[in-house]
Amino acid sequence: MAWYQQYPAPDPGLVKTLTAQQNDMRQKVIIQKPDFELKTIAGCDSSFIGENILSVFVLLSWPSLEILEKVYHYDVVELPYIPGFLAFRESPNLLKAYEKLQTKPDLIMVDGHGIAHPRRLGIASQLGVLLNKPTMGVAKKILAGKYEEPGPEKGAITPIIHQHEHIGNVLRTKEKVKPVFVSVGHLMDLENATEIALKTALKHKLPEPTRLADHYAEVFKSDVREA
DNA sequence: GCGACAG
DNA sequence: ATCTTGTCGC
Repeated sequence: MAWYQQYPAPDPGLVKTLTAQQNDMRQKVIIQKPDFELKTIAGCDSSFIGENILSVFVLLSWPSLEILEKVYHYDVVELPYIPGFLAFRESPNLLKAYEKLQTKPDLIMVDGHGIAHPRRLGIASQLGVLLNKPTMGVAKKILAGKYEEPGPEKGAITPIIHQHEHIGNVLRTKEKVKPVFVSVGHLMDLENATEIALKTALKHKLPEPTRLADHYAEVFKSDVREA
């Protein structure tokens, strides 16, 4: 069910304001080859309980992918979900969870799109700019652009094209399973983002960083419900 | 003008 | 995202 069927129509004034903020922030996004040594990578995701949001960050070692830290922040959520403006709903709480990490990651893998967005500023990119940290996005569903279905074998890649721009890659992380959508968030390039997504996809469709963040979001949610 | 629409 | 039953496949 789409937003216009479950939420009252988004306030035009709000959408206009948020769009302006995105158009301004998108100018700060930097696409480049990684200029860091990848030793730790974090995955983040959020889950909801009514009007509250629970955001998680899981820190992993690279390339061993061992869990070094897992933190979360639980708070009230202010904005409704509006396609294209996901970052404004989840970023505030994600930033608070991020602050709880004892060690900051070299790269963050976000559950959602980076520049594979209508205005080139998905949540992965917005988070990267706000934190001035390398980020990449891995989404389960397409938001903007067109693509061809990649081959059935693990590692098969196909480009996401939007307005004549190559904004991301469709990547088959697991044989015979629906692919994921990879895009640059900030201070990264598509080639490395795609490679990292594939290398961290072990026995599941989702790469370990976001898969584990997703997993712990559910675990912590149970804890919160009991307390 | 008519759809489509991350999590 | 969340709700929510049974079912298919490794």
